[in-house]
Amino acid sequence: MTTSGVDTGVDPSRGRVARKRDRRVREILAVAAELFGERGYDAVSLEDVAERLDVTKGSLYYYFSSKEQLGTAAIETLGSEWTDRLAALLGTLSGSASSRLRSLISEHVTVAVRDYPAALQLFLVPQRWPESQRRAITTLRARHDGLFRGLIEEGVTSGEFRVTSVPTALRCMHASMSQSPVWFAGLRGRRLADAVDELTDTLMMLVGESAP
Amino acid sequence: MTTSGVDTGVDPSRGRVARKRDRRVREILAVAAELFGERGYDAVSLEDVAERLDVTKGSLYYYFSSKEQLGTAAIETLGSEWTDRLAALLGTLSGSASSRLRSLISEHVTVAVRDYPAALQLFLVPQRWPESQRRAITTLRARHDGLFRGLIEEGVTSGEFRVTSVPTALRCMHASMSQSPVWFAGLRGRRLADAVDELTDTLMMLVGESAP
Amino acid sequence: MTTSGVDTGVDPSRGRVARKRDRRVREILAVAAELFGERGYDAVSLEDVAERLDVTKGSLYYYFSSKEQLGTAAIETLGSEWTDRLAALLGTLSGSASSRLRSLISEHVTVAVRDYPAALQLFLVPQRWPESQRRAITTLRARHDGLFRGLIEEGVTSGEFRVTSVPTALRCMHASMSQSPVWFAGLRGRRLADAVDELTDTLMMLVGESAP
Amino acid sequence: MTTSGVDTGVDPSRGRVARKRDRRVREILAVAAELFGERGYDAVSLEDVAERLDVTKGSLYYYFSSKEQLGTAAIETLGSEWTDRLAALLGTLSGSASSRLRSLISEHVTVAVRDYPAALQLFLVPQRWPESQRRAITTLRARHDGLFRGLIEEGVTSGEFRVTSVPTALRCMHASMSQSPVWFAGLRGRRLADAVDELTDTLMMLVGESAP
DNA sequence: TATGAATGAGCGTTCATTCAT
DNA sequence: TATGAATGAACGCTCATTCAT
Repeated sequence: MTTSGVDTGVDPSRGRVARKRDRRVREILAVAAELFGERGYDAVSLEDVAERLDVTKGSLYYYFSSKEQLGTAAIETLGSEWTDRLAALLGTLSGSASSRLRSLISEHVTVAVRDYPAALQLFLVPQRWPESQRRAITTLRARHDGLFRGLIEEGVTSGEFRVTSVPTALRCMHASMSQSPVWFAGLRGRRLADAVDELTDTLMMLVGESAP
Repeated sequence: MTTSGVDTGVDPSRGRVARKRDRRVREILAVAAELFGERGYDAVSLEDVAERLDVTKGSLYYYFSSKEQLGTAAIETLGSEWTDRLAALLGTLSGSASSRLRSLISEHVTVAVRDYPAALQLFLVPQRWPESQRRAITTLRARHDGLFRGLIEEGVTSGEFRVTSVPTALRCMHASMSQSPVWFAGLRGRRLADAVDELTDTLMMLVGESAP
Repeated sequence: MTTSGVDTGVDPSRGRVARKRDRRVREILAVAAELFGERGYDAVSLEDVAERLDVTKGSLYYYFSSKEQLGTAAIETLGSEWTDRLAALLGTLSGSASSRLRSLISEHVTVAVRDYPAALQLFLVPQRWPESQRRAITTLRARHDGLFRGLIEEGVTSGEFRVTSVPTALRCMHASMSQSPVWFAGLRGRRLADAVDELTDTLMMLVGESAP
Repeated sequence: MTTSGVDTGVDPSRGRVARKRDRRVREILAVAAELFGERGYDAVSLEDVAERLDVTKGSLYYYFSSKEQLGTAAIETLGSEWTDRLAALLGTLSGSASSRLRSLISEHVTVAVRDYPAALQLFLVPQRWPESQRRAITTLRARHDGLFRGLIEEGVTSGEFRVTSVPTALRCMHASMSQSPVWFAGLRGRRLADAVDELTDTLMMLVGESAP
């Protein structure tokens, strides 16, 4: 799953030292992802990352061999964590494809806005990342898309959904959900929930559900 | 309409010299918009812009007082040109709100992919632009959105369209259309036309049209 | 008298065209001297000079071959004009060396503060000028110093003055008079006259006059 | 006493590392002061400073956040060091105001010429320094002037000195002493001592001592 | 492991200078 | 004569990267 050469999972079978290192790596990645999401790759310096971690710039090189690799690893970690979360949710859902898709969209947007305030930007415009990161992004998106695609295809097959084309509907959904943190920035509680509901209702129209 | 202090229109009433300058300014803006769109503001250096114009960095300062101003002017010019074009098209259209919206979306995407390969990215993530540019972007988007909003509201009023909420439908449309150059990069002719049709059909579902 | 290769005097025997050129040259020099005096050589750009003259930068090169030459010519013109003025004044004076020196100092400071607000700075720190200008400055200072030195030597010979050493007294006088525009900046009328009197009285002590 | 935000004193209570840093800071400041004094703020580039220190430009930013801050710190350090030295000397002196003033002037000039070859220029034309530095200069001059002013006022009160006005006499003294490194550049040993004596004798005339 | 220090390439910007018109 | 345009070198500054300790 990881292609960056950096092991980001905490493997309990390795020694105490190695586990500590793993934890440190994850701390760094969390901070880096947050910053890259907030300001974009170019606008974040390693100094920024180091400062928020309260270490010196040089220390980062003990864990990552370059800014680029840090970027790649941050995307991978964040993205796979997220996708894992959505996959887990999906596993717990039952009912019609429609109700499950609705839950998936709703959860996705809520988490994005609330927990990873800007992280989706990472996936929006892959052109803006150095070549090496794009592969990682592409891989992640494939897995992420798979969750939605599976549901949509299921709904189409069962006749629940009507779409012009699955990939196109998927793309439009993804584009909109990725923008949602920009749209909903600052909303919380009831206001956020309402906004998410409205967006969910709208996106369900892409698979043929009519407006409520 | 322009707030950057740079005159970007070619005013034929001014002398030959002034017209030549205007032309040069527009050349520069076209190149700058292209590059900013391709790679994002931060990742484009003035050296890059200058090189593609086959001049030296310093020359750009004869026309623009800073990179920031160049960025703002590029956005404004490109955006207003585009919106003018869409507005003109809209003026020539008649028929149902549905058929007119369909034409507008189709035209919008086709032009984006073919004529301004990457420019829509300019509007996608305003957070990544310096403060000064964001105002310009916001103004432009308002005008651009107005074209679509007017049509959608008309259709809603007449009962042709059904939406969850006009602003939300608008946002999803915009997000998708902005991504289209990324999706359709490289497509031409028949292939492009088909892709655009499919996207248009899909987006029309956001206002309640059912999948064909 | 001029070593810069630029003729700065208006020679009436040359044609109308040449006279016009001479006038233009003097205009430029006046503006340049003013600016150099105000801000220092380095802090003044040719753009600044051109702007205040309402011409373009390039035009200046029709009259001066470089910024350095413009600087040299400005110093020379200003300095020789000034020295001429003081020499003329000295010619009209009679009476004791003491009363004549007093008048010379007083006039010098008054003119400096009022007419050439910052020009004396030009002569203060020759190290800060490029090599070529220093020669011009040195030549001017020699002439300028000559006026004061002659008077002081006369007074010393006649027993009116008592000095430790003529060159040293001269240097201290010059240093003080050159700073006076800084000290008296903003003073006018009565206030200025009083300040000048006080400075004159003080400087006369350098040749043995006792405090009043 | 320092307002630049850069600690310039070597505090022995801080760790070895911090002391080393302090030493480096002082090295840089010494070089910077020397260069700024020689050529003026504008004419000195950070490249110049770095070269004389045999490091690269960028390294300076590890110690100072801008050229301006480096300039301010250089002035403050140099100026306060100097004034401390003069104040210490003054503390050791006894005898008449006249003999003490004579010693102070003599020491001041000798140190200026020998130890800080060009530093006094820093204080001569505050107009040429950016705004932020001027405050630092003004503060320092006040303290420095205080030493001389106290002595002169004492002598005036006791009837030893006769002056036209204390501030004016002070100004002339300062102007002359500041120029002395220019006048005496290159002199050493006997020659310098003689020149300093002559200057001292001359400046003492400003407080009513008669020429020897 | 982590730090402080240094490097060097690159960036945005300024400006003296040149030149075709 | 004068202008508009362009150049190229330099400047202040930033930052990813390296390395001795």
